[in-house]
Amino acid sequence: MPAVAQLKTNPARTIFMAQADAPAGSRTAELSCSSCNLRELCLPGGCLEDLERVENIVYARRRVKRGETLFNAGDEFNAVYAVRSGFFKTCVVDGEGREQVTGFFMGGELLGMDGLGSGSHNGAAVALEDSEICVMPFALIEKMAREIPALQRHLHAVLAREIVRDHGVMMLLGSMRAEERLAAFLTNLSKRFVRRGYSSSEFHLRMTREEIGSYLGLKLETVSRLFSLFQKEGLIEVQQKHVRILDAGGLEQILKQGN
Amino acid sequence: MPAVAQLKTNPARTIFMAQADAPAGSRTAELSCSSCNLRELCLPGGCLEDLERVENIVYARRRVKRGETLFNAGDEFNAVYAVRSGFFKTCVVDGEGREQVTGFFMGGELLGMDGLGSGSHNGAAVALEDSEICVMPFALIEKMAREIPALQRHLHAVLAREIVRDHGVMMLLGSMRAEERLAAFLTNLSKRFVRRGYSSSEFHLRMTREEIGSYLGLKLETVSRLFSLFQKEGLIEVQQKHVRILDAGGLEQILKQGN
DNA sequence: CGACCTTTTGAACGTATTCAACCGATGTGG
DNA sequence: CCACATCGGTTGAATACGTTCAAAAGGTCG
Repeated sequence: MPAVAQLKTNPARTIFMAQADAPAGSRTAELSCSSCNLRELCLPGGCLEDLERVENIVYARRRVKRGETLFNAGDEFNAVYAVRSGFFKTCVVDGEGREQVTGFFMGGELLGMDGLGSGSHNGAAVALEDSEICVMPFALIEKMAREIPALQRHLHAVLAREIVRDHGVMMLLGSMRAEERLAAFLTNLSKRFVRRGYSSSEFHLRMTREEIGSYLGLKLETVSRLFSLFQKEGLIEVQQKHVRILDAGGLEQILKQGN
Repeated sequence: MPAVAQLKTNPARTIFMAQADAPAGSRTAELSCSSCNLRELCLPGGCLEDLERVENIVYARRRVKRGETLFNAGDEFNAVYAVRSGFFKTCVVDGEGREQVTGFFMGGELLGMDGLGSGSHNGAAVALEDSEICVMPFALIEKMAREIPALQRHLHAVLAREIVRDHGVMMLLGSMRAEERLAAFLTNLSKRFVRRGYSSSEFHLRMTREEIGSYLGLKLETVSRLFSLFQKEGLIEVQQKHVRILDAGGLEQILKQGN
């Protein structure tokens, strides 16, 4: 399989390094996964010996400023990315220029797995705030997955989880009413924040109303109205991008109501 | 890795074989992928030597009658399935009992990749007509993927394609109008039929209006109305489940209109 | 043949969208 | 540092699209 051999002669490394801001002297320390508190979100929980090897998957760090793209639709696929800090959206654009936000990604989450089939990315990933990501060259992942079953298993699990997540979004878009969609969205965000040690009840939305709307299949005005409605009902407190959840149970109740 | 060793002592084989209707005497011939005309849809296009090994992935065949489930949400995950003949829908059900059809699968397509992350299936797969599927135990796939890079690559491609497909559905559900959704649906079906050697312009829908509606995020009455509308506009001819596409360009034009 | 399921079609309704105006926050250049 | 332009967000009123409810016809299968 030429993929790994390719890597050695691939200009990718220099490209990555040029974009990575890590001081050359402290590279290994900087790139260490074992010292990263997001470790258990990205990496398989295997034996320590394997972990040492797996750490080397992170090839480089890369900073992506707010508004910049990590990758664009059509870009050659050669790595998946773990969000180290910051916030991303992924979106697809169809032939007619319609844009659909397909997901939001925060620390410890992996993106870029599309394009693994075709060799080029199917969608784009855009930073919604200044972010830092870990670059994991896919050729290397594949090679190590062949040697370390725990990693292979983990890779498959990551891909499958993405599929399950997408099915959840299809459920949301296909059979929920507007209020239910926003309630599900807020509940989901809250749960993901709390897993990362942030408050479950108070957070800053990194995305605009329009981006939320695109993700939820609603217009930005509808999203705005729903925020106001939820506030009026005492479920949340909103001002601009700052959200405080006052009644998490109430939000989940909206979902339970069915239709 | 215990997964493969497990397989030998796993009662799965007998379970599979009990459900498979293949005559015992002709098993190897029956299970041969090289004689299957759907081969290039399921298997990697690699060298012949590897292909021989890969063929052994198909562990058994299994017939699933119309209305029966191939697997249910929550069922233990231990294999992925290739549709050999027939037609399936996959769907997820949320806590509130809402059902969402997440896809339709025809000959040569693979299903069951959800549940690979959690160990149990996230959704259910139901036969929409009497069908036959090839059972590919996942432990075996994982083992062989470690040894045959072409298969590994293929597996990843299959998973990634599923993700890309789901993103397409999210686009459809999130930013298309009802007419566009049905036009996209018919166009997609047509393209898949023609790849399998069937007519691109005339086919039988295996699913009900309600199932189409669930998949497209519409009510069954809306789907029915749209069929009638398309017929009135001379785009298609419908009677019940039989559809003939009269103006494929016109259907694609609906998509291009955007909104 | 009869029971049941699927599909079609109509009419009334409701939810989310569209169009529009306005407000507030943010950021840039004079 | 303020003025102004721009972008994001909120809110109202009218509209449109898809849904709901209902009835009836057409298929299918025991």
